[in-house]
Amino acid sequence: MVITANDLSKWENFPKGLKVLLLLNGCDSDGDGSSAAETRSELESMDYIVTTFTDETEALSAVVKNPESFHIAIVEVNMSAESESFKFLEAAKDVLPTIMISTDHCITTTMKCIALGAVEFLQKPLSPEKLKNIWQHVVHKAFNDGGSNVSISLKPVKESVVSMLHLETDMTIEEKDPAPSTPQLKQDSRLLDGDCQENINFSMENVNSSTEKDNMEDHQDIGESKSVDTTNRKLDDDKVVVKEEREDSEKEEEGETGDLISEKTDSVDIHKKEDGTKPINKSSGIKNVSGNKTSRKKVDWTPELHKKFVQAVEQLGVDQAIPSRILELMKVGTLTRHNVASHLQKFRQHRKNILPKDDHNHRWIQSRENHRPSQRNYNGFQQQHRPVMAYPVWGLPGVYPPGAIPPLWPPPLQSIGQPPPWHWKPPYPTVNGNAWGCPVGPPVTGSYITPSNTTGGGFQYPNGAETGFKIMPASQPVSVNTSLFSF
DNA sequence: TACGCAATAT
DNA sequence: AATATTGCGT
Repeated sequence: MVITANDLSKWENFPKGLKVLLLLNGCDSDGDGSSAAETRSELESMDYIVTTFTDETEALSAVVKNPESFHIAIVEVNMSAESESFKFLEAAKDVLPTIMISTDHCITTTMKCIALGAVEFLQKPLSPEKLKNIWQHVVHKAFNDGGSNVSISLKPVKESVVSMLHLETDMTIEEKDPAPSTPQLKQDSRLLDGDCQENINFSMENVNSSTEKDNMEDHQDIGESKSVDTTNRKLDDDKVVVKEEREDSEKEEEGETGDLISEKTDSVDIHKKEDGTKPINKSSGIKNVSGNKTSRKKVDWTPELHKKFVQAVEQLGVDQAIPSRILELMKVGTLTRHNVASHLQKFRQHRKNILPKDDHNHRWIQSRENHRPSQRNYNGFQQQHRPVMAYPVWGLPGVYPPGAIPPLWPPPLQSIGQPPPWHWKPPYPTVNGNAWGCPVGPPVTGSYITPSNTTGGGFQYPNGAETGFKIMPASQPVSVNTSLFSF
């Protein structure tokens, strides 16, 4: 929690401010002409925040104690005592991308460093050219180390990057194939030199939506996103087809219950990579529209995506939550206004089905199981056969009729604070607290939260995923409308 | 034009 | 079944 979403989003000039741990040889015995001060200023000139160490033990200690204080380590190979340098490297490499530097031109030394885990070997003297791209290692590590394993300092980087690119991943990408980035790094000079900021785009994004001219139309408003992705290239412009080669393309997403891959209509089918390994789906990450190429237009409203949607709605307030605004807040380049409108429509309809009951006090409340009116069950979404409770799942205050008293509206914030007391939560596993637990509110990007806040609600996706907003309804003193809940 | 909603298509 | 589209009134 050190960092909030807001903070992250503010890291606009991302590479700048990168915290670098610089471990230099204590004595200048190596005789490289560059002094520690020079190296440091070299880094600082790139706007990196440098912390210099001359003692490997101290440096390690610092990393252990304040992992959040460093994003990357640059270690000078101590020619008179290589092992010292390597010791640090080996210990730190898992936590921080570690770059080795030396005046030594020997290929063996370089290899040794790389073999031991260094992400790169730079020959001294350093120069802005050599240093300006080191942040890529940070990003790479942030994205390629198992999601949860990402060190604390790298998480914010990851989130920041995601935010910058308007990605919608859930940050749990787990793939770990080193391959892609490494090569890329080598040529980064080329990339960066060109100052490619404008086209940052990332594979995941592309994956996400197979582009489509259809979408394009709306896309534009959102954002530019398309275009090149550094890692996987291709796709892009309208006409090009896109789909086919996804082979390497990453992650096929889909977590549990996948299945979407049904049709293989046009393009290639999903070859499960030749490697024979299973089809792999890493569950986590990016979920894009169905993995198959075909499905271009459908949006996969994953929990993450829905969460964003809900957050946007919350931020805007039900009343002002209109497709275009929601779309802006969501910052998901692959979505179109129509997609959002459609989802919003469903969202509202859902609430509509549910709320009414609440209002009509009691009479509608059906009690426990079995009683569901045959008609349409409220909560078409999370219906899991069980008697779902009648609490306002998607409910948002706005809907209540003037006279009616909205079922408690606890200040949104508090809900955020702690997990809502779901005492009233039905025993059904389906309605899992987890889903609700998702931090819909916490980092609310917008600084404020509309007074009208929301109440919780959830979607249940075919794949079992469930999302929802939390919110407090229940938490309150149960007194007031207990009646709202079916039991 | 953008919304919201309902009907309908995929 | 869940979305996307479409059409229509606002």
